[in-house]
Amino acid sequence: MQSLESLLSLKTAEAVKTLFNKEIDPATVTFQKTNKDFEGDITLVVFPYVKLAGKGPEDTGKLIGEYLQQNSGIVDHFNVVKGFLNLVIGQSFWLDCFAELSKDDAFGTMKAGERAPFIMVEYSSPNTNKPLHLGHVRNNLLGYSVSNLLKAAGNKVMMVNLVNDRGIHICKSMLAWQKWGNGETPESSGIKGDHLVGKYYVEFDKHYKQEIKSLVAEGQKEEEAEKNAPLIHEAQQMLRDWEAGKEEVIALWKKMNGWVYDGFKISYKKLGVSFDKTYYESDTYLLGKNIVEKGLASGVLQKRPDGAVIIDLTADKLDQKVLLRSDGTSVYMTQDLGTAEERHKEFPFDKHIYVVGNEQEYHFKVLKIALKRLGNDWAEGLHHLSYGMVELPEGKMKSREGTVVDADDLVDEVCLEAQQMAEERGLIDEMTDEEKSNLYRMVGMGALKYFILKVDPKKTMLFNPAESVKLEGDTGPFIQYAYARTRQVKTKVGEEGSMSAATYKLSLHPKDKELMRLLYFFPAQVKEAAESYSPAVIAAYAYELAKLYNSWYHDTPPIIKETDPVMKSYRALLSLVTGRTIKTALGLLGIEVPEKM
RNA sequence: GGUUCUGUAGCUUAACUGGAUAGAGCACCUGACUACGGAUCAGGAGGUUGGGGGUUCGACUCCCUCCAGGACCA
Repeated sequence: MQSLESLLSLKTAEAVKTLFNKEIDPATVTFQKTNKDFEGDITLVVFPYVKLAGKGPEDTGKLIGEYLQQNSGIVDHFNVVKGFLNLVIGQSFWLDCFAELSKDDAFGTMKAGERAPFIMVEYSSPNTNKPLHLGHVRNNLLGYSVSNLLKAAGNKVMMVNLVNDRGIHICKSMLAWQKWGNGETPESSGIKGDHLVGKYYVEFDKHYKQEIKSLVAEGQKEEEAEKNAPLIHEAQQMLRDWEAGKEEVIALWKKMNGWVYDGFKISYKKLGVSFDKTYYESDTYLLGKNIVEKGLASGVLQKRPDGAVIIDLTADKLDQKVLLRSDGTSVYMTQDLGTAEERHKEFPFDKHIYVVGNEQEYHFKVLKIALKRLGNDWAEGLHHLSYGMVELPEGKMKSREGTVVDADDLVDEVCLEAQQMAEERGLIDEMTDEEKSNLYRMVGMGALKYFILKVDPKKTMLFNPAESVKLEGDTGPFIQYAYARTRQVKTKVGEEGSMSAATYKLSLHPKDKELMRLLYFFPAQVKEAAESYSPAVIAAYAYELAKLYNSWYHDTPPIIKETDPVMKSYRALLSLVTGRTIKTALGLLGIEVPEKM
């Protein structure tokens, strides 16, 4: 079936040609949603055509409206307010659309064809010296959801993780554990592996601070003290030993990272995210040097007098960026260049999305330009999905002030809150304990995920823990509730519903039409969300749909008591398809739905 | 110092990329079929879109300039 907009665009261009004898490109004709205070399903803004028409906006709108009413076959009637032509589409058109979309179980999503674009999405990318926190939660939820959106829009997607498993940070944890750990393990202490390693990272910092303090007391400046403290020297020595492959250091590193991975595995499972492949920096940190050398040979890169290799980006309004230090060691950029090139060789992607916070915008700008200058045309497909920081009501999270919100704690908290709310309502007493705890998890996570994903990724967001677990209004559980309702309606009505020729003779309620119309627009929303990498678009849609469903349910006569079998069957189907669409939409956000709640 | 992002009701946030009287939720007030599931629905109040200029039929959106905050680069 031809889409509503494309059909109307064509007919509008035709109208302008016939009425005013002027050519316009149908692709330039745009429609918008009709303001809810006016009657209409879709609206044409006629201002662009008043000059062509040589008449006032009202007359222009009226003429085009009349033409569409007579020639489009779908416009039932219309009204013109100022320069806005509000078109009312006939009931049978909506019924046709609805009949069509109700047949498709995966309505709104597309399957990737053979020649679909291949997109790699990197997200999560944790350090192994401490557990995940609230900032990582936003990253993980975004990365996973955007991957879903891209798949639903018909792309092939590969999700990857790049674990920062080496460097001075993990050496700090290792050193502290060696000195003060007394052989403590996750098993012996009952502490989750990533938290245990994090504990020793904090332990290191505590002792390090003490050393600095006493050095300052002896008269050193703070800056010097930070460099001279024995502990930091030991940690740096450990890093050198690691790079040299010293056996006992490697063994310790493997052991402690293993604890961390066990811990991450649990956190990822709770968050419901996954990866097709995990990369480790310990494998990739030496990459990129050969690229720099090639670039130097070809003259794209320059050597500074001190021996450092730089790329001059002043032409791109950036500055000179070091790609290799004067002592020949790598910087982050070096390995990112190498990693990107390796990946593209192994998995020739069309696009590569990096889900990374906005504090690294400069870094990714440089990365993309540098790769292109070095002759990699595919670098045009790199995209930094830059998201805003998460702040708390009392301000930014600061580890030294102990205000960092731990991911595991947060998840447990929201699920517990969901449990308390459910118990207060007492509607699910017949469930088994297992069913109950699964429900609490679904609802708690639904609240958390929706709360984070409904905000535009670009924006700094404020995370209010008390608000995030609410179940009323613009929340995940509100939408889940609407879904559960559709399921209960289905069992009580006792049929899945269907349509027939008789359906077209029904006198429908305005809300019936509104609901069919909103369902019709779902695929366009998925497309827009994928193109703008914004789960927030889908969150808003899901909420609107749930709200409309509730209001439809309330305003139309009781469906369960409906006596007209044709009407009953039609509404049963409408309810069922709405539920299915809610489920799909929430699924794109990584949110599950319960049959009862 | 340079680059860049953000600023919308008391709070959290939308606005289809320049379109109608700037939408919602929370909190506050009022109401709903002797509950087809009330985790619901309907209504009220709440705005100089940080300030000031400009561009045009029309500006939260584009341009300039201040103010405030964030980030990044020496």
